[in-house]
Formats: sequence, C-alpha cells, structure tokens
Amino acid sequence: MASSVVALDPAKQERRRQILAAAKTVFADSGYHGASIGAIIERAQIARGTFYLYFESKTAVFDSILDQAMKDLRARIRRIEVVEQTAAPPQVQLRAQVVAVFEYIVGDRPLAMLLLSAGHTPDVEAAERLDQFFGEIRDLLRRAVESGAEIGLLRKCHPELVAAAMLGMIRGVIELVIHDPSPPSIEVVVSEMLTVALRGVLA
Amino acid sequence: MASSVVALDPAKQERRRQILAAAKTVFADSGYHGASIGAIIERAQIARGTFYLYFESKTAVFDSILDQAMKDLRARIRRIEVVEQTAAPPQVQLRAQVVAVFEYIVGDRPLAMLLLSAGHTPDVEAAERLDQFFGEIRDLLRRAVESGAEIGLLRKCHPELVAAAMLGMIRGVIELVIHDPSPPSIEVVVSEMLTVALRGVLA
Amino acid sequence: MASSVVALDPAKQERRRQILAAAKTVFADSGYHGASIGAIIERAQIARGTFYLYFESKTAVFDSILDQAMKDLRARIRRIEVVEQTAAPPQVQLRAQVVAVFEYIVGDRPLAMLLLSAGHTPDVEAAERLDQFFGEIRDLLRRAVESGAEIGLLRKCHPELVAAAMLGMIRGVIELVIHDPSPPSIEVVVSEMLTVALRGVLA
Amino acid sequence: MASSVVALDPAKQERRRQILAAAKTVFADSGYHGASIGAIIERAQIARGTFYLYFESKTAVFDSILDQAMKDLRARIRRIEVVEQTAAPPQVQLRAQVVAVFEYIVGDRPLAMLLLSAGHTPDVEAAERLDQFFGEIRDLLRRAVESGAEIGLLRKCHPELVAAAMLGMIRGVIELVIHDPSPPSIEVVVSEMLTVALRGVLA
DNA sequence: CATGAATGAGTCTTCATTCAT
DNA sequence: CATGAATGAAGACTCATTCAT
Repeated sequence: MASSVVALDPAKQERRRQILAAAKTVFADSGYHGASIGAIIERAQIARGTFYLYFESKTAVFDSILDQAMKDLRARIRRIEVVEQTAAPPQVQLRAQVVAVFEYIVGDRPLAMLLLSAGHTPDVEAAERLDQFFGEIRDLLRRAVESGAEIGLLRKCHPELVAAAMLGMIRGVIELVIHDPSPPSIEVVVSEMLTVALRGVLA
Repeated sequence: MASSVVALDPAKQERRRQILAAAKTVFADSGYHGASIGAIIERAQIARGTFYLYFESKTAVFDSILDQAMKDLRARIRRIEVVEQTAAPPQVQLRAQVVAVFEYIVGDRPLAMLLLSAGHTPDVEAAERLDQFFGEIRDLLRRAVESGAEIGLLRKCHPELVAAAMLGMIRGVIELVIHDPSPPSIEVVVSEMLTVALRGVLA
Repeated sequence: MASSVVALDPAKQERRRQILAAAKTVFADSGYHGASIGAIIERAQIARGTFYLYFESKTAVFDSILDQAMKDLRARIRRIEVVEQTAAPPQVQLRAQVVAVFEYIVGDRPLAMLLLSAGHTPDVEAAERLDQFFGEIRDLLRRAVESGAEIGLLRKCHPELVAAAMLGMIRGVIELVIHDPSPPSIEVVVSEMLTVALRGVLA
Repeated sequence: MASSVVALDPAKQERRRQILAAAKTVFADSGYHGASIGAIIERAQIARGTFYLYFESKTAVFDSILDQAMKDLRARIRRIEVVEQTAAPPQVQLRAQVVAVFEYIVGDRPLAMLLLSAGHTPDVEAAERLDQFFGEIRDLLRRAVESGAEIGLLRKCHPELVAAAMLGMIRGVIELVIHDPSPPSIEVVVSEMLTVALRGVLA
C-alpha cells in the first residue's frame, strides 16, 4: 500500500499548527474578543490573508483549539477499573489520572486560561461546546460517585451536587496554579485536592 | 445613627442604582464585552450622555457592580466566634453564614451569572477586576482555614490550596443551582457542600 | 392642533438629505461597489459613524436613493386622457409628460447614471427593485400600446416587444444625453424620439 | 489557406479559450465585480497562477471578451449594397444582417447578459471599456443612418440621436428575449423591431 | 509551463466616548 | 442636570496579484 490518502501536505499542517499555537496564546492573553486577528498573525508571523487560508474565521480557530483540547483531555480520562483483579488499586489509578490531566492542563498555560475562561464565550456555539465539555466531565464524576456509593465505598450523598462541587474544586485549584507566581508542585496540589475530595465523600 | 458623610442627593443615588441594576442585567445576559452602553441605557431608560454623568466609563459600572457585591458579601460574613461561651456552636454559625451568602448570590441571578462568567473578560481591566474580586474571597477563606488550623479545629493543610478548592466548590455549586431547571433547595445545597468541605478539612 | 406628530427634527432631515446627495453622486461616479463609505462620508463631510446613524448600511442608502427616484418618476407619469373632451390632445399630453420625465432625469445627472447602471447591481434586493421599476414602466408602455391599438390609433403589433423597444429607446437616448459633452436640447431629443416612436407605431 | 501570422501554440490557444469561456459565464452570472478570479479558475479547472499566465489581470479578460464580441459582431455586419444591381434588395440585406446579429448575441446567453449588465461596472476601467464597446456600435449605426439619409433613403434626422435610440431599442429587445421565459422567436422579434425602426426613419 | 501558498491593501461596520444645546 | 447627535479608532474579512517551487 502507498502512503495514506488523507496524509495532508506536512508543510500546510505545520503552518496550521503554527497559527493555532499563536492563536492559543493570544486568546489566553486577551480572551476571545480581546484577541484580534492582527495580534494572532503578528505572533504567527504571517500575513492577514494567510490566516484566512487556514481558518474560515476567528471563531473557527477558537473552535479548533477547543476541539483539540477536549480531544486531548478525553484521551487522558478513563474509567477506573475497580473489579478487575489485575488492575491497580482504584486510588492509585485515580491519582495517576488526575496527575496526568493536571500536568496536561497546567503544562499548556494558554489552554488552561482558555478553559478557565469558559462561562462567557461570545460565540454561542463555542460556549455551548464548552458547556457540553464540562457537562461531560461532571457526568463522569457523578457516575463515579454513584457507583462508589452503590458498592459502599462512598457515603450516601447528592451525586449531582457533589459532582458539581468536585468539578468546581478542580477548576479552582487549576486557577490557583495558573495565576500563582510560585505555585505548589503538581504532586502537592493533587495530593491535597484528592485528600479533601476523598475525605469529603468516602463512607 | 449619623448620616453618611458621602450622602449624595437621594435622587441622584436613585438614578445611579437604576443604571447599576440595568447594567447588571445586561452584563449578566451578554458578558462584559457583549454588553453595549446602548443596551444599558435602553434598559435604564436614560439618554446616552446621562450614563456618563454617573459613571466614568463602561469599566466603571462593572467595577461598581463588583464593589457592591463584595460589600454585600462581606456584610454577610463575620468572624466565627469559637471561644465566647455565649456564641452559638461554630458549625451553626458557619452554616448560617454560608446560607446567607448563597441566598444573596442565588437570589440575585444577574449577579450570579455575572460572577460565573468570570475567568476571561476580553477587557484586561475587567478581567483583573474580577480576578481581584475572587482573590479577596479566596483570601477570606484562606485566613479562615489558617485560623481554624491554628486552634486545632482543622487539619494541617496547604491553606492557599484548600481555599482555592473551596472557592471553586462554591462556584461549581452555584453554577449548578443557577443553570439547573429544578435545582435542589438552598438548604440541601449548603448541607451537602458543608459536609464535603468540612470532612475534607476537619482535623 | 399642535404641529404634526410625524414632523421629524428638521436638522436631522437635512443631514439625511446631505448624506443622500453625497451618496448619489458617489454611486453615480463609481457604481455601487466602487462607492466606498469612505468616499461618501468624505463628500458629505461627516464622520464614519455619523453615516451609520442615518443609514443602516451601504445598501440602505442605495435603496433610499432608488426609492426616492422611483417615487419622483411615478409622480411625473400619468395615464393619458383620450376620451375626456376637456383634456388636451393626446400627443400634447404625451409630449409634456415625456419632457417632464426627461428633464427630471437629465437634470439629476447622478440619478440618471444610477438608473442607467441598472442591470447588475450587486445587491440582489436592489437589483430586483430596479427590475421591478423598469418592469412597471414597460407595463405602462405596453398597456398604452394595447389601448392605442384597440381604438385604432396604433397599428397592430406585438405590444410586449414594442414596449421593450420603447423603453430601450428611452434609456439609449438618456445615455446619450448624459454622456455626450454637448448634447442636443431636451426639446430636440424628445421631438426626435417621439417622431421615431410614433411613426413606428401609428396606424 | 495560409496560417495566421500570430498563430500561437494551438494548445495555448485552447487554454486561453477555455479560460475566456469560463470568465464569460462567471461575469454574466455575477457582474464584473462579483466575478472573482477564484470562481473563474474553478470553472476553468486551472490553477490560480495559470490564469495570470494567459491574462494580465481581471480587467484584461473582460476586455478580451468584449474584443471578441466586437470582432464577431463586425463579421456579421457588412455595408449594405444599394447600387449594385446584382445585390439583394436593401431591406432583405438589412434583415439578414440583423437576424445574424441577434442570433449571435441571443445564442450566447452569457455574452448577452454580460453586455446587458453594462452601464456601471464599479471598476472604472471596465465601465469605460463597455462604454467604448457600445460607442463603437452606436457609431456604426450613426454612419448607417447618415449614408441612408445622403442617398435619400432615410428622412432627415439627428443621426447621433437616432443611432442612440436604435441601439437602445436593440438592447431593450434583447433584454426582453433573454429574460422572458417564453420569448417570441427571433424572426418575430426582428420583424417587429425592423418595422418600428424603419417606419421611424424611412423617408 | 503549471501550481497554489502567501500577501496586504482595502471594505464595511460597531461602539465607547464627547460635547454643544 | 439631561440629552442624543457626532465622532473616529479599531476590528473582521475579501480578493486580485505575485512568486518560489
């Protein structure tokens, strides 16, 4: 077989990535509205028209960034195995995942700022996309709480509410790490957060 | 009681409140950037120039709204008395305060939406103002955690981090209440949240 | 009774007229697309924003101009009275009308150029408006030819076709008058045109 | 037959024709300004750069189309022979020519639409080019009217004006034929038009 | 010759703010 | 004090044209 049919011109792919990176930074610095195409192309070192060669609109780049981030995050979140004997203990699995997610987000500062900015994106579609994304995570957490309660691992509680609280905690902690000039290490952050969260819900 | 030193013409004060209320709704509906002076003056039923008679700029109204909210919140938060014999038990005091705060925020839907929209407003000034607002609240929480730890009520922890987690939890839960079509009662919300939070940090 | 309720601020009306006049000239000089808002406001001696205070968009001014022109032209075209004894002879009525219409159009050079530019206006709506306008005139002509034939004044012919030819003649002649550096007088123009047209269709 | 002096590479010539055809359709559909190079090369199935290998600019293609049309029209118009005994009667010659011209134009719908769209193209150059095109035709007609008058065939008149009227008539009638969903046959059209025109100017 | 990625000047439109009445 | 007309800086997007491969 010859090389894949969908293999796009690598140079174009590279250009695209370059623009995406510039846009991500600018969006993170200035928010969606504050980010001007001018700022993006300046950072990307390209001409105005070139931008529109790779993205239909300002909204389109923004969406692209969100899509990629959501894909990456999803790839780092897996259902925790509690029954399989061969699997690591649940708390170990959990900790590993949380660390992975945190490292990904905190390692990509622009992305983190973008995600934290959630709430009010100007573009209705993008806002809905973000809402949906966080909704998914909240659902994931809620189901985890529910099954934890079923098997007696976790105390009886209002799963919806607890899930919302957990998600909020995560966001709050990330925000701290992002903004704090000398933030605690990821390890410390995750430990503290898990301690609070687990003590809050364990049976 | 003596009248305030800054007591302005009551008619002016009323006008000001009217504009503030209109602006709060518009900001809540459309975010900082999406809110136009046009929308605000239309809602406030005043002329364009009048707006600038009461506020220096768009940013100024926004700041005013946050200031008022912060003042209102502070008024609902008092140092919890742990030594005084006459005082109610700390947990009761705490619960009463949290309920008061929640009722204030959730009762003012526009304010709640405005605050939730936090993160990144495009306007640098506005974003900083919001950051500062939440920073103040986080400080409040951090000091509470610190003194709780000092008197041995709370476990040893990273106060900054725990405060951030708490603030995040609060935001997450408020978001749920605001957006959920049939949200749990404030009582339930506060109970659950306090349970999680306290178990997470009690010694 | 007080002054009319719909009497708009005369100053605003004047401003509007001023912009309209500037726009008409610019459109005539450069066509719809070639006309830039920049050119219009420069000619009207107003700021960019002011333009949008009086007109929603570039299209809106254009439409306004067309509307006015069509109204003015319609006011100059009346059904010719052939049965009434008191009326002037048909040919005299006809001549008077044609002269009036020509004087109006030729006297407003920008308008003439605009109308001649018909055909391809960029904006679909505007194009349809123009088509409709000329369609009305063609219908008027067709009905005139039809009734002329009925009463035996005009020869038997294909009314649709003849009407189209007449309308074309009018446009062609106007174009000449507009572009010719030293055009014949309106009197001559109308005489010659009516001669050709009448000889072409009289019984 | 000897080969033309300018005989270019036939392949290139073909390419050129292909682009010309595509451009003609696009211009007809969208007007000069509305036609984008993008649309033309898409229709012509060529790359962007290739277009500029065959034409200097957008204006150049437009000019080329008009030039070709003018050449084709001229090829269908010959001086009418009135003295030669062997020639067909003048009216027969005229009718044949007019039919030929009409068939050419109406048979090439894109060209017809392009020409009808005349008047004002936003681009000054293009507008001038169209004006020139019709100016040439008007001259042709004017000279015909002048010589007709000289030999006493036509009545004394203002040749310039009559030529303009004739040209307008032609345009008007073509417009009808092009836009009418069930237009009269070319034969009918030409007959009616010639009747009107000739009665209008014969001595 | 052909290609198509890159360019950047030029458009329309919005909106916070000012100021004469 | 109140008004609202006027302002103009700023931003997103288009498209004819060029040029390295």
